Amino acid sequence: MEPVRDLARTRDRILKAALAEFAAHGLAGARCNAIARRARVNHRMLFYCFGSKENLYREILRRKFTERTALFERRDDDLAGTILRWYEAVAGDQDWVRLLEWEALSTAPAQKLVGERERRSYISEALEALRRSQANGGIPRDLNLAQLHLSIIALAVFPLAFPQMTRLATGLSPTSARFRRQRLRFLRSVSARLQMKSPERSRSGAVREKPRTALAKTGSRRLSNPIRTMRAEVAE
Amino acid sequence: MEPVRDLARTRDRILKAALAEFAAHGLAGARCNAIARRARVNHRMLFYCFGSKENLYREILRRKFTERTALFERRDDDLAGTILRWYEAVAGDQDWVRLLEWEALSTAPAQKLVGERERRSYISEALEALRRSQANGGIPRDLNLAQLHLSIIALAVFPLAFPQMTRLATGLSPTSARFRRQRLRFLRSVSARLQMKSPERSRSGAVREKPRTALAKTGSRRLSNPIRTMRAEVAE
DNA sequence: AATAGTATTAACTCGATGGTTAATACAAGG
DNA sequence: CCTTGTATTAACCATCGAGTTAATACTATT
Repeated sequence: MEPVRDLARTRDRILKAALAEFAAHGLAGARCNAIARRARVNHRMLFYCFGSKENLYREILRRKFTERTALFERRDDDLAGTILRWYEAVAGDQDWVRLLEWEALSTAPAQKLVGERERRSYISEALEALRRSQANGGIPRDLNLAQLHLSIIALAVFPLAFPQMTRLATGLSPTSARFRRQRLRFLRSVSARLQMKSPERSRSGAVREKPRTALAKTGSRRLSNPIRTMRAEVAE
Repeated sequence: MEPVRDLARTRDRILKAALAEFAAHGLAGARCNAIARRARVNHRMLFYCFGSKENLYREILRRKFTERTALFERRDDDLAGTILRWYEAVAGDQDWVRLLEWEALSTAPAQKLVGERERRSYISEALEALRRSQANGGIPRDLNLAQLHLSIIALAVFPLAFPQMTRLATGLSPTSARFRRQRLRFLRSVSARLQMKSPERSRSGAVREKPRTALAKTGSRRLSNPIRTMRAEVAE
């Protein structure tokens, strides 16, 4: 028999409900009441457990990001494998895509991201893997790897991040089995081509570029904490 | 001397301020007060001119969409031209990207889009152009054109739609001149490759197979399996 | 210059919402 | 049992924000 009082269970429920609510409506649009109702928990418990709506949001992000990056253990796929793996991973978790998207829209340019450390380290590993692949001839020399990485994610994420565009372009929902099949096939063709050597370029001198220095380190800015303003400064 | 009372001017000011505010915060996050302040206009005038916040929002979208699609007059570029043109168009108007993104996040799957008619007709024209290009041999036969169209937009839009990812991957802001140069060069390489004929593909049915089979085939080195979770989902 | 119509304003309403107070129910230890 | 600490609850509070009321100032028309 379940005990009547069980804080851990309550926390879990809240977290689950909050994930759904925040993915659906973002930080500003989410309603504490809605979360509480969804979790079948008293409204007050949100604040008892997490202090504030924003704290709860951050906790959700933190968890989601670590869960997700754990999925991308270092693995040396070829380019096609990497792209397909990203697509599968993304297509399987729309909440994640939406959280990234809310983040994109409501994060000020200089603001520190939730889980930034881990995310940076994940990316530098991914870039390292691409570099190895490039060294092995699996990726053409003239492709900028950071741009490539960004584009892999773009190809994987975009249809789910912009479902309305997907529907306009293809007539399908990005979550439908039919679309997924189509997309997988397309991504396979694309990656096969990306792996090919470049056709002769007219300007052969243009290829050389300054070697990619590692990611710019953002100084650890420890700004005093006033999270007072709900409305974050955002690109204006 | 400017007249003291000028409704047209007031409307314009409101529209301009509203565009900025809605692009920054979305419909739900935008504040009527903020719009009024930014427009240096009495709060009441929003409702006098547009009836409601949502009406105003719709008006903004309507205008922006028609303005934008006008930019994409029919023009038969080759693939590279199309991609680059999209990128330039997108990189030059971040508000537009953000409006699309807010729309993506807050539109229900079945909901009718603002300006849907024009957008559909634009897309079918774009697809038609791609088809012509494909007929001319400018685009390989095996590429699904709707998927290609979607991917062109993805490659153009993504860095601006997810600036935090861009910053993580490249260390640059997607609006910086440096990034834009890098991106242009990258997109040129990519489109050159997309125009190439496919490498001979083993026709042995791998395409219809489960992804892991196809994946294992593409690599030159030993590969591990992609993530398993293609949850069967009742289609459409 | 009186009138009428309209653009603009100050001041208000009223519901929603994040967060709090304080009471209560429960479980564990003595 | 009784006490003590804590999980849970109901009721409340303050603020914010979209939308309204109604008064006022300006302009054109006669």
